[in-house]
Amino acid sequence: MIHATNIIGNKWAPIIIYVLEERKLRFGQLVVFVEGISRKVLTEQLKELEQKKVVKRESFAEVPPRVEYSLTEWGKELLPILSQLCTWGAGISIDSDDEKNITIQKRV
Amino acid sequence: MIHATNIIGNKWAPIIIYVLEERKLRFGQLVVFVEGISRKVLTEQLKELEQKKVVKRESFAEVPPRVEYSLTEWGKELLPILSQLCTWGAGISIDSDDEKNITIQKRV
DNA sequence: AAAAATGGTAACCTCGATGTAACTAATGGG
DNA sequence: CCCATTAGTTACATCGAGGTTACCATTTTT
Repeated sequence: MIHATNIIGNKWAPIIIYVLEERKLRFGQLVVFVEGISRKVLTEQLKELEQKKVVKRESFAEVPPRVEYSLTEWGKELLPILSQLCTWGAGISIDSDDEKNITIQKRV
Repeated sequence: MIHATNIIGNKWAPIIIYVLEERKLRFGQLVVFVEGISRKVLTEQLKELEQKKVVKRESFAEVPPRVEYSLTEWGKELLPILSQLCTWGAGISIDSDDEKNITIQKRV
């Protein structure tokens, strides 16, 4: 678990993975799709995810340069889990009494 | 997903949830089981998880005081997901060529 | 000559998460 | 009277993730 949370336990990684899904995206597209991320942080995150074998990077020596990012097979295995996490997170927590704080008074 | 990662996306929350599993634990036991956590941070995390309805807190007005923590039903639903995440994280990433960086030279 | 497009990098700053150490309240035991 | 126990709290210090701004290299377009 420590390993898994090291990978997805930061602000942007889950979003990047979710956005990449089954397609290839260029750096510039990722900046747009991952709303709010700065270019610097996106660079860092992609580097980290690449090093951890979750993301694959393909660089084309053209002008202007082109770089495509996609998920590795291992990275794609994360998608259904993230999906579950998403469903769970959206679950309304029922406000039934037995879920609320209970303070039991007990004199001894 | 944002919601879910807000909950489990910090250093200790997943570990606390994993340790609590199906049992009730006292504050002092948690300090021991969650190795390396400080009492202050444990307090904060438990408060946060309680507020987010993942953890249930029962306080007994005894001396010395006794407080028991356990997962709510909603929190327990997280266990299988964390388990999957753990399995995934343990997966060896195959070093096959198609998972490595590819630099395609292409003159235009 | 200058701007536009692409994929970055470097220097710097901010802020929240985390850690440390000392302190509290209440009571029983020696 | 002093210590131990339990579950914290308070006042700091630190550390690293993330953000901001400016800049680079290369070629085509205006």
